[in-house]
Amino acid sequence: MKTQNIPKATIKRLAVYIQVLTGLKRDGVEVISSEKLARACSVNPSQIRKDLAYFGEFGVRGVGYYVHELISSIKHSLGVDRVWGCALVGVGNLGRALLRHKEFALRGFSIRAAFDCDPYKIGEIVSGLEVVCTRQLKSRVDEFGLEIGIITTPPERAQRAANYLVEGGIKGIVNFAQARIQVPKEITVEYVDFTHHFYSVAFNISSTD
Amino acid sequence: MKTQNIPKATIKRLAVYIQVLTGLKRDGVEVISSEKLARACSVNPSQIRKDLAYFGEFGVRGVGYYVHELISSIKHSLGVDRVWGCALVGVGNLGRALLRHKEFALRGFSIRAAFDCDPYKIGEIVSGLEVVCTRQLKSRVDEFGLEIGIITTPPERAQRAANYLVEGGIKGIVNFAQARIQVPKEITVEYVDFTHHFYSVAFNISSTD
DNA sequence: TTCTATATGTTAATTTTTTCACATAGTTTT
DNA sequence: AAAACTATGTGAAAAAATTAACATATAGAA
Repeated sequence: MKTQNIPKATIKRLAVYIQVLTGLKRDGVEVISSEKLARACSVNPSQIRKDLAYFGEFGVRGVGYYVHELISSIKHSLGVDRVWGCALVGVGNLGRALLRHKEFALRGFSIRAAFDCDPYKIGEIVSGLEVVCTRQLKSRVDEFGLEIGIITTPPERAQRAANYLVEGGIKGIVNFAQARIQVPKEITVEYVDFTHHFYSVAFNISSTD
Repeated sequence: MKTQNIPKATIKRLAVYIQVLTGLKRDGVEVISSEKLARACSVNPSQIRKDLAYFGEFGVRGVGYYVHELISSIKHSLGVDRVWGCALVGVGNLGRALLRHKEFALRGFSIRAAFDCDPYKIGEIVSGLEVVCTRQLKSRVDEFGLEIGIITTPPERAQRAANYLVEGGIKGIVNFAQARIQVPKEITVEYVDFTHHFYSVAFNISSTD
């Protein structure tokens, strides 16, 4: 599995493939061609074959792809065929929602610790997890097997949260806060911002009148 | 301002620029060069100038961009300098979180109606809004000025929600459900899926060992 | 008023990504 | 066992996006 710089867009599409394939599996479909899968994902068939080719050969020529097998293969390729321990920093509205969101655990991302610097929140139990002071983060990384950090603080606290996570030795961050953060380049950061999807829709509606 | 097919990536970056510029404004910065803004956004300076060039000339040569003015210009270009009326379908965990999320209204996306087909949820008040039967959707679109639909149903109900929204005459959809949907091509759909960001981080961590 | 410094807007070059086209391999039929 | 059929995997072509380079416009100094 060579990291011959795989496009970011490929990773995003692989997530879509998993989503659609999971739906197909639910409906009892066992085998699917790249053409049919492509139609369901609104992409080009070659695109799918090329995306998969980065990781290996998963299909059977003349037949197609075995749905269950392909899901496993993609998950394995992405490194999501195991459970990842996550730490959440910032127990506000959004943080609470994510803590309660069952989907993450289902997809292999287990939030095992929740941190906040607000004394009023520390000690509170949210979705079965005790909120702990952010300063304790470093000492809990190994104990709880925390690998990925989730930032859900207000924008002005995002950088501090990131600093704690980096010092704690965490390798990757998913940042929901409305602010960019600076981290050493060996740390992976993904920014989540739903508003951009709304902007995109608003822009498209506006310009098609 | 011709829609000479503007890259999707540009729209996404414009949202980032707004985010960063808003932070700069908060810090009292009045003027900024494309180079400094680029560094703050982790992009190339030419990229910023090119992205902006799709919509007009917003800078002053030899000086840079006036922060406040640029924010307004970008928002106007995207069509988000006004309030958009939104309808939410699916009052589950995620739906509730979005209804309570203040950020949307702040950014000009006002959720004015919440729909669900579950009799137990109909009539319930969430964040000041009464949950209404999805069948009533069509009749409320004009009355409440609903323009954008938000789908937060379980995957198997997403298509039905989409159908109701399309029949109701809604032009754009932001789909948080874990399923693709089929809609007429003149309807804009944006898919929101945080898990793909987690996958991306997991993949990057996995492959850099 | 002219000259210098600076940072934009834009064209050209480069790089990346997507799509096309087809040879290859596996299944089924005759 | 061979032929026909189908759909993958892949190298080449096309399209798109990013980056670099530079001419142009503005502000401020001499």
